[in-house]
Amino acid sequence: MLIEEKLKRCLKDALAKMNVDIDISKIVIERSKEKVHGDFASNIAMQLARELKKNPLLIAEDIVNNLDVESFNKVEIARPGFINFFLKSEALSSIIKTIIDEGDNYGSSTYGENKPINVEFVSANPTGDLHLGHARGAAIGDCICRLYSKIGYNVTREFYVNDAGNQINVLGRSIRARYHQLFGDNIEVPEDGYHAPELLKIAEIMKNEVGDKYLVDSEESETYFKRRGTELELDKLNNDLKNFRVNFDVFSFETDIRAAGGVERVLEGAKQYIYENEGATFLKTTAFKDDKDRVIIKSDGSYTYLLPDIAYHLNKLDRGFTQLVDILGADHHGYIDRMKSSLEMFGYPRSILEIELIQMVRLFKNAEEYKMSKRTGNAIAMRELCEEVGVDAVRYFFVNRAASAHLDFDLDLAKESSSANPVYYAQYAYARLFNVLQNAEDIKLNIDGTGLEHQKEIDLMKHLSLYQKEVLDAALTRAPYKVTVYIQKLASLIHGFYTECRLLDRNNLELTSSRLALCKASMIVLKNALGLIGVSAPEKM
RNA sequence: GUCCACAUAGCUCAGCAGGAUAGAGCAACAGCCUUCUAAGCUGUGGGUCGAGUGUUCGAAUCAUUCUGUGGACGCCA
Repeated sequence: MLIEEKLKRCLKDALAKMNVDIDISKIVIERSKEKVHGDFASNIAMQLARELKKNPLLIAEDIVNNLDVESFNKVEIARPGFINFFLKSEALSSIIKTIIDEGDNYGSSTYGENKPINVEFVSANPTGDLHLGHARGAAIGDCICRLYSKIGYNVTREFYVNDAGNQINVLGRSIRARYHQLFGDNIEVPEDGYHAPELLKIAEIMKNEVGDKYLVDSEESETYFKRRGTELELDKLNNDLKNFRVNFDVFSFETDIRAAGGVERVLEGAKQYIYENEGATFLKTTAFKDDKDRVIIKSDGSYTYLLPDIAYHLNKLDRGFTQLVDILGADHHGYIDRMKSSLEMFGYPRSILEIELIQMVRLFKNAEEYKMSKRTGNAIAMRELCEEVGVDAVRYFFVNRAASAHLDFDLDLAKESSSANPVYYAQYAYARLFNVLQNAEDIKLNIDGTGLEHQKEIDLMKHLSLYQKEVLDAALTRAPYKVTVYIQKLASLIHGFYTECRLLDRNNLELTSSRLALCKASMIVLKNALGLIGVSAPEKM
């Protein structure tokens, strides 16, 4: 149990003795920011001051007199009514044993009770390379998944393929042209088509697979170019994503949703909210919370994207997920209310779907914005960026800011090998400790951490003990950047510990064995935290 | 025009179920390697938390007005 929880119970018990009944969730325990304020603090006395009509200092005194806590060697009252708790050093150093015992599992919790949660992200159209926005969505989405898993949810990573829209028709026509070109036919890629030379490779694969079979235009050949083209494009996206350490569990296809009658089901189920106007079919999303009703069937009879999208979300819910999360680009802002409102029509609470919007990424090189790739002349692709600076750096930088904040990605910094580069800084901390433990393989670790009294050691142990709470917080707020904040602080404490405390001293094996244990524990947590954002912990640098 | 988000150190950003003297990294400046990786450490300076008003014991945090920036407002995805 977290120490905070223990403290809350102690406070509740103390208040009960004073005939004050309080809901335990109302008791707030904070980590003190200042050392003079101890390790933990509660403002409970000030909260109760009004209700009890009594000076908070007197209330605090009463509470302390009735308090029965272990693990602390001092409890102080400070104006205007804080109660400060000072942790015993044994209570602190016990964290080393906990971490080493739990190993890779340290930081996990069962908060999610194995409930199934679905996170949909990337969902790029299979018509070209993944660009920077997709890459950031992939990094953040994947980290959110890793976080949810860590706190005990059963997570499904899902990619939705819009393979029924017009862009697939365009893709089919573009590939058809490339395919014909391979046979010497002088057919140009349509003006509005996809001109990327990669399509030539796809056409070559097709030529190898089917020969000249589809040179004659027919419904069959059109379908082939579209279907097989989508598959091959998707393979390419998936390979890039795997290389980026993002692995999807499920790919859902719009065509499948439609074929299974998803659209009809929406039209039937939401019948009472559907009306016709000027030849188009509208969905009355304003009945819930949207600023205008939305067209779902255009006057030419085709669907807007919203209709199959609703069907798709219902499909996800049919599969038993108790929570859906969508990771979308910030330009989908208007999407939130209409989709949530649509799901409400089917009896679901708005909160069943949470939508995270990912803000734009801008690349900078030599302090100037860097838009186009010199090599391809197109917008920079995720693959290219990974080749340039490495997957570790890309993933780290992409989650290093709140998703809702614009991200300026400094290419020079990402490649720099210095403390200015947060990725190297953190990885270097790991490599340094690894090196020490390797030099001390023959020394037995003292996992009780006896004798660790140096300020650097204490600060480090305190931070290690915060890990589980930080992971839970980062997961529940879907904020991977909080993990990078934790990592930077941890790395900084490790470097300080390394510099000021001689870790391997064969003339003082007693202290050394405790310090090495702290090394080991720090490495476990650092590797674990880096793992949460999909960044490696190298043993040598 | 309507709606939403944002505004904190020179730069990039944390902090915002109200709490103690507003933080971090970078940049700047000054120091630290005969010993485990200096890809490191230590120290210094740097702020009207965009502006005003309100709520309260207490406001960067909540409410409200204003200013500025970005985004969303299609029978687009």
